[in-house]
Amino acid sequence: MTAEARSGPAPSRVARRRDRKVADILSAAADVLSERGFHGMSLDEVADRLDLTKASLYHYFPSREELVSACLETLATTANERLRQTAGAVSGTAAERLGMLIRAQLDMVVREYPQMARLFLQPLDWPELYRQRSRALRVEHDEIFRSVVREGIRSGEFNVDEDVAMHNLYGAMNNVPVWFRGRRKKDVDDMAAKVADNLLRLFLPPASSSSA
Amino acid sequence: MTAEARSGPAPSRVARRRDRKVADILSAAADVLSERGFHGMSLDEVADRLDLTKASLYHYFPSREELVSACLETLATTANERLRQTAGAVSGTAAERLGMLIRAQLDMVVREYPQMARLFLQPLDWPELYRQRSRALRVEHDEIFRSVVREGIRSGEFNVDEDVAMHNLYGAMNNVPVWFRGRRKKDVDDMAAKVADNLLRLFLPPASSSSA
Amino acid sequence: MTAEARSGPAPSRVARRRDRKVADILSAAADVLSERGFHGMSLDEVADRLDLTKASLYHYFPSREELVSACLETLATTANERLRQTAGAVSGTAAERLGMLIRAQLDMVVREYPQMARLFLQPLDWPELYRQRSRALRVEHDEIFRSVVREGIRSGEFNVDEDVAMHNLYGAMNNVPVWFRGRRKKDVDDMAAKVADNLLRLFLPPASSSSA
Amino acid sequence: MTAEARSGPAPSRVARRRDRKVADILSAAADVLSERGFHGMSLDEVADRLDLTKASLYHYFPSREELVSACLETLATTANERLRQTAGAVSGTAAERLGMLIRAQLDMVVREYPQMARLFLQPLDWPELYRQRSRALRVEHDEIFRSVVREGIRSGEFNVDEDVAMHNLYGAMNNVPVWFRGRRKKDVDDMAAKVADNLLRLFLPPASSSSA
DNA sequence: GATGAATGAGCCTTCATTCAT
DNA sequence: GATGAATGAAGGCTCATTCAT
Repeated sequence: MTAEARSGPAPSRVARRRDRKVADILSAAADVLSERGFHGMSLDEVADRLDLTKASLYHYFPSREELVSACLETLATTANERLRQTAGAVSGTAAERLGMLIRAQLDMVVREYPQMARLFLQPLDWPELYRQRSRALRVEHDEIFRSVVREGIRSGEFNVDEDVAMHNLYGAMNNVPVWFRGRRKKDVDDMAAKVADNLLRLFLPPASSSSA
Repeated sequence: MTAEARSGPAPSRVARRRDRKVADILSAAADVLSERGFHGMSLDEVADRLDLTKASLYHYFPSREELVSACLETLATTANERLRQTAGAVSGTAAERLGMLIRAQLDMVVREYPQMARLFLQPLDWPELYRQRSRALRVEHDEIFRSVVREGIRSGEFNVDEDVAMHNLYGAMNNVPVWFRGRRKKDVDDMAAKVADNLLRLFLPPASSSSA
Repeated sequence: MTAEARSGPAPSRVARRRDRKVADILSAAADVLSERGFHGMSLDEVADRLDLTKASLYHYFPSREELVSACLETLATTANERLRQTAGAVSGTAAERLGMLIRAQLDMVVREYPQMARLFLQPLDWPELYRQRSRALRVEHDEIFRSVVREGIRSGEFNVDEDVAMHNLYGAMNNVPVWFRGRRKKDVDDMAAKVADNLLRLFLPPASSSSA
Repeated sequence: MTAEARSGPAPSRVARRRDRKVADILSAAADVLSERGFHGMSLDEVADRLDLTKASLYHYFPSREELVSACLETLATTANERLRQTAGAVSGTAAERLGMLIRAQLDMVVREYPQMARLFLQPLDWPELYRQRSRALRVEHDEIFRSVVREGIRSGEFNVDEDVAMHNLYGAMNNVPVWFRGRRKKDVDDMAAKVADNLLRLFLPPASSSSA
């Protein structure tokens, strides 16, 4: 992210080494972040997992704050990339495509990056600084979903207040890791599919509406 | 030991004072808890807001842990009472009654007790101890909603996997205060109504199901 | 100690009441002192055992320090009284009389006031203030023993450096409660007799002296 | 992890530095421990004497508890080593050899390690945990003395109940630093010799026993 | 005389951060 | 580039002491 951005000659061996180390650190930090939460992540634990000293982390990140922020960015990038792949790979009705996105997001959030949900939930207890950054990062993610939703609305397939439904979708989707915690992997897949199906209803008009 | 043994009508002036103070502390603690989160809540800050010293809190609660637990219990009790009132006061279709409950919950969560949402969201990074307690406290709350949902399912009005829909409902509902943060009160009411309507869809069969 | 010292008319009922309370407090404090040691004694625990509040203790003693000092004085008075009774009641050789005193002291120290030993040991870790007081209090106690010892020396029955033997005697005697801790009462009596006999040797010339 | 794995001859400069610091800390802690006692020893005071911050101590010891334990172990090791040297170096009657041991112990306790006495006195008010440890550590020390004593008993030179005499010996011996506190060095040597001689009497049969 | 309330000072512990080597 | 050392600030908790009622 730093060295690659340079426009100069081929990145020196030392620069590549540094980038690899940065990636390692980010990965370890993301792990700790997932397991212990924002407030539970200590530099000591991150360093321990890398067989490094806490002090050494400061060669790569000027502060804990920057490390966490970089983690968020990495997670967001990963998520958005995967989602964009998903979005690009499918065709069909808006509902079908939205369903795929939801399932992809659940997959990530449940199986690989339970901490990722925090990024999208804007946790109330994070310092304002991080909330701002994560809000910014979320916009892109949001847009992937919203473009499908808007399409569905335009085509008449969906019938909703976009903001309202999107918020409900996000709230439910990102709470899933809490719900699933500790379940067996098999169950998780079944459940995730059911959850996704149910969430689609937020966008579809109900058969008999008592509150349309 | 003496006052508490009395049959009730005369809780000595001192006891009333103490109760009021306990309530004040719980309120302040709940505020801090909701603003800073579990790990961010320090006894110093709670005490500061009450013009007290940290040490003074220990006259009312034997430990930080007990204080937090008492907050959870108080909030849960408040919420369950209000919901039960709501549930008892309405008649109509299951959808109508569920709608009322959702609106009641949103009302509380958005207007009066934004802290309350935390109780139902079980943040991933709280110590297991508290997650257990809050899970236990939530059961009662959950049951009020579920009884209406089950009724709707039995009557054929609703058509869902109860667990799946309930979880989605909770996730979305309790994320609302995050979403609404900083909005004007007028908007909030409108929004809440729309959110409630949209959430009802989770339980109603969609007009045309494009997902098997 | 305060009221009784007054030269005025019969101590009013209120004064007697106060004295009784002071005695109760001293007794409770001495108990805690024995069980928890000087540093482990807290006003809270003393008050608890009396069904009082910590604050109430301050009606009778101006500070923790004064309470502890009063305890020491009480213990010393008790010990000295008992020893003087013993000393007055016996006749016989110096060795016989010293043996009685030792047994009396062991009896007190082991059975009734394990904390009393601290008074005579001048614990290294007590604040200087208390060490001075306890040293003063010990003089009287010491003198009871020494008068018998000096007599034995004068009569030729004993053959020792008074200071040296006295110190060794005190050190050994007051360490007994540590040694006996947790033993059964029966054993304690047997042991105490043996200990006393052995300690007498400090004063008697050895049969074959390789170091006289 | 790296340096410790080496076979010994080259404990990197940094390791040596650390060891020296650990030794310094242990020394300072032992001092404070002996002056203020277990409960009176604060990490702040230990740190102060080393021109360190309390927090820095945690680089070397994970907790106050471990620091105290390490002190006990260090003192015990030192004492036992010295005594074993003494025991190995002397010949002669049991009384002569026991006399040497007593003098050696007094020498250490009075001149170099006044803290050491605490290790052997097992103060009543230390938490059970430490009393257990120090009791265990004392066993070895005890055994050095007892082997000589048992030999003297076997050969008929001594005539005592081993346990009783040993306890009296320990009580008297370890109380010496309290007694000597503040005396001039010259006097101390004379005194110590007299104390040792007197203590030997505990093991020798008295010339005329007036106590059955 | 008794007590609940409040507090300041002190303790142990954790942690992000700095710096010399 | 890496690390051990050191630290300041903060957090939870205890306790002797004061004071108004």
